[in-house]
Amino acid sequence: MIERMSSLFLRTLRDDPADAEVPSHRLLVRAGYIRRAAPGIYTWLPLGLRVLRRIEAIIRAEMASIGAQELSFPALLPREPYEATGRWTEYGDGIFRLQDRKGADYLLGPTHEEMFTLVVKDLYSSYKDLPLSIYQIQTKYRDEARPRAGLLRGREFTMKDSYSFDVDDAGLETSYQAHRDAYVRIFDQLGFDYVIVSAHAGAMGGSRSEEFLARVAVGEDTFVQCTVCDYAANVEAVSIPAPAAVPFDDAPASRVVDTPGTPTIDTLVAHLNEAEPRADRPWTGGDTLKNVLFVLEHPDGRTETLAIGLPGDREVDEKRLEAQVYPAEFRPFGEAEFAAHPALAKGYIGPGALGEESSTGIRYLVDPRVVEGTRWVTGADAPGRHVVDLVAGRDFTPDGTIEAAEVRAGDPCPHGDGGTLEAERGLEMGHVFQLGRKFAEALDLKVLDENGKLVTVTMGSYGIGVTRAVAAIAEGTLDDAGLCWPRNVAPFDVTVVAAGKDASLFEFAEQLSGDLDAAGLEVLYDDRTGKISPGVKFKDAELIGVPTIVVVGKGLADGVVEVKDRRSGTAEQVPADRVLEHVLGVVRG
RNA sequence: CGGGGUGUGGCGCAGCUUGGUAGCGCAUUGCGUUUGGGACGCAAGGGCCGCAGGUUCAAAUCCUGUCACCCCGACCA
Repeated sequence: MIERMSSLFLRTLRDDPADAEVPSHRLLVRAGYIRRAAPGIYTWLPLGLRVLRRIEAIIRAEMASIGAQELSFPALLPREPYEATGRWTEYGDGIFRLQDRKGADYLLGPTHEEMFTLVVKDLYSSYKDLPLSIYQIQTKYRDEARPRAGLLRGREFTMKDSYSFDVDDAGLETSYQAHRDAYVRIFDQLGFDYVIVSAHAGAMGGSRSEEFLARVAVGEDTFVQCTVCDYAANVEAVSIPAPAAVPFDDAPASRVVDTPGTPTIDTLVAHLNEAEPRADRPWTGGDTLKNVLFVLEHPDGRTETLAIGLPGDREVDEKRLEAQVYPAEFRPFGEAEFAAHPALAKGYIGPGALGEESSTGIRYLVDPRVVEGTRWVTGADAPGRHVVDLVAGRDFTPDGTIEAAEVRAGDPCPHGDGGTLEAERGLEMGHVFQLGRKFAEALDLKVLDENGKLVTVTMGSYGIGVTRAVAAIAEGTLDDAGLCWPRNVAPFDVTVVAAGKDASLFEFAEQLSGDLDAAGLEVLYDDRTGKISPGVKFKDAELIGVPTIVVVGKGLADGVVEVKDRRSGTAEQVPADRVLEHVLGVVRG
């Protein structure tokens, strides 16, 4: 169809909106794709909606190709199903809640696992009905603590979420692979740079889990990639292989040394090299065992102190810790807590005061590198004193291990192939994971198997952030002149610009637009007349970012029009009588 | 949650120190001149200055509260 600029519901802005920091956000507002309605909540204008609909169409086609069926749940949901799985409480401030006139609780759905599970329970009860994959493209609501970057993290957003239902693990694996393959095809078509990484699955009780991350600088996730093999993982999911235990029969006995004024790792290392120099090499932060305390707040309101022991040259990565302790939340151990635990000497905490068997009873988990037989310098639980040659497994025994230490570029690849890890920023665009039986168990979704026995169904969960995809694609493709859409998602196939005042230009442009439309293209025709100078039209066409721009202007007198490629900026002078054919060729590749 | 900054027509901003008829640029409307890289002139419409209290003869401006947005921090022993 043809959309005319003279009547399209659009106003482009010359200046950047003051509240937008991220480039894609600025340009989507400036080019008239979206408007802010409330914090983290956006209105979709015609141009934006076109892009959104095209992305949805690509997703729908690929979902159909794997036999997934579309349905749609309400966004306004009753409390009961979320109560049954504990998430009414677990979500805390993260969801929008409301009440009807009778005082009954409702929520705006942040995600729909419960509803999918229940609808299958409602309709199906036999293994013969499985496998099944169903999905929806739905508006989700999450009351984010800090919405940011326009569409990248909103409080209202569109998500495609699918679920697979299988009677056994082999079936789940097949469903998972089918979705994963479909996602590869979808993200290839959406035309941005992405990487598939291993993700943290433990939180939802599942097993296999992978994320599709767009490689963009404004991404909120950090992932690592191996320099030699194909290993790639979200830092939250990197699992450090525990080194083999070290024999410690010959290790010297531990001893306490005075280390006055050494409350930090740096001051401690400096002191050791001065007062207790090693024969083989200088002391480093990696020789020390630092013990960091956190307060965990469980969803049921219970609090617990957790101590984490890790090599002194590493910090605790909050995102990794968050993933490990989920659904509990954590906060730093504060002055008030120190005051309540006089046995803990701030800056000099050692394993002696930690562990469930110790006087404090504080649960003590260590980094996997702290294996049996390793020797450490660590706090002696008294100000100005440390212990040297404290051997793990001999002098102290932690309650377990935890993957919370930061992962650094240059760390060895967990696959042990000699490669090292390099870090990059990414934005989560899609997530596939094997949910398993968590929701089916909580909501009692069972079917009869071929032997007439009830079995719990196993599920997979597969999401794509649709509105986020609009922003991520924009972010990954824009340039100095504006948006620059890949052909598959652009709001139009071609922009026809009538640049000039001569009536014959408009007649030709009108005719060309009609012919392109008749050939099945989506055409944006800049038919504005009057005080609009050609420069304004060129700037707008570039800002809006349709991939092909046809300029019908002064060249028409010589029988040529200009066909420009938005991305490369290259322009070709094409004879007027061959423009239709030429543009069709360009658009259809 | 803490710190900083900012809220004034659709968008970008000035005015606030020192209270006294609300301004500029872009956008919009009309007329005229212009027409290949965000033209020009003249005229016009549009804002209870985030919101709520207070001080005052008088508040965009001073005071208190509140809400929102942006940025930074969320810190390690």
